[in-house]
Amino acid sequence: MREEIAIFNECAKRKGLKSTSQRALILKTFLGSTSHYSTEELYLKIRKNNPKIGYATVHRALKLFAECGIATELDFGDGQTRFEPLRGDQHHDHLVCTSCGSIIEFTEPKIEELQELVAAKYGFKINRHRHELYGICANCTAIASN
Amino acid sequence: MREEIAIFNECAKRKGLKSTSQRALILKTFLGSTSHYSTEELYLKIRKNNPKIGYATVHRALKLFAECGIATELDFGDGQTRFEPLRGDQHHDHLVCTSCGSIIEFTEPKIEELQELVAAKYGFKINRHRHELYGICANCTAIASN
DNA sequence: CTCAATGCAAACTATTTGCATTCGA
DNA sequence: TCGAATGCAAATAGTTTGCATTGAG
Repeated sequence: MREEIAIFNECAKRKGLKSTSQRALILKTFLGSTSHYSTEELYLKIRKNNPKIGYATVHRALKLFAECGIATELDFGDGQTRFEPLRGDQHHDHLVCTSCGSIIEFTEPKIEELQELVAAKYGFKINRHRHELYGICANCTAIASN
Repeated sequence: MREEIAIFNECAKRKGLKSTSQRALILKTFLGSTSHYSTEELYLKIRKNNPKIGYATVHRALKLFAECGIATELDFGDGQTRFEPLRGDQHHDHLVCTSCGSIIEFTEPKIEELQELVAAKYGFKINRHRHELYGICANCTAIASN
């Protein structure tokens, strides 16, 4: 988290932005969680302790975080854009439980390699990818079988 | 295409739907193309020969096709839901050129297998997945290097 | 004749933007 | 002081829905 803040500050400085208490709070709340927040969700969470903050401010901050490379935009097809902190570590993809909404992150280097092979076959240069597996998580399966 | 029409007719019958010239035209146009249409695009295409057709009719038909299992909804993150004919053959994923918008379909059974392994590791049951590789297609790369 | 389908306009939802005001540097 | 940031409200854009009318069975 410390590192992400540093990266963001550097980026903000480069862009000539000013630091504000609102954005600091949004950044702290965003980084201090493992969640995959939609703007709405993060807005509501922050609002609890800070009722004066505006939705647009949260939205603009999240967009800015993505621009500065400390957040990734996600779209799990539920009509909400989500954001997750992009930590220094390796890329990961997601298992999305369509029953309870929980998210499991996974990495599979072999899949990444195969992707590259597929792309190479078509002379295609990959910039980014989306890979999401939708289904029912272990927890929900257990509950259903009770 | 013949087979998809049969599947759809069977589904429509089951649902107690009536057949109309509009829906027949939408179905024919939709199946008779390899494109990945958004509602808007298909609407505009059909409109050229049939100016009376309404956007909502096209939209409802596409949703219905998806329900009946002859179309898949796609979302390439450009804000438009797209639909592609789901032919009897095997599942495929997509390479999406962010420069020209072209779509290349690919299949890679090994990736599918690895997905299953990943899911199994978490006791997760996959119902469907999304896998899209975004980047620059060979054609655009060639143009850019001129 | 009955009820699904259509076409239009209006409603929705999430996102983005305009602008007057506030506030950091 | 200057200009970025904020908060509100309004604008957008894509999708969905309500409803009067049309038309298939």
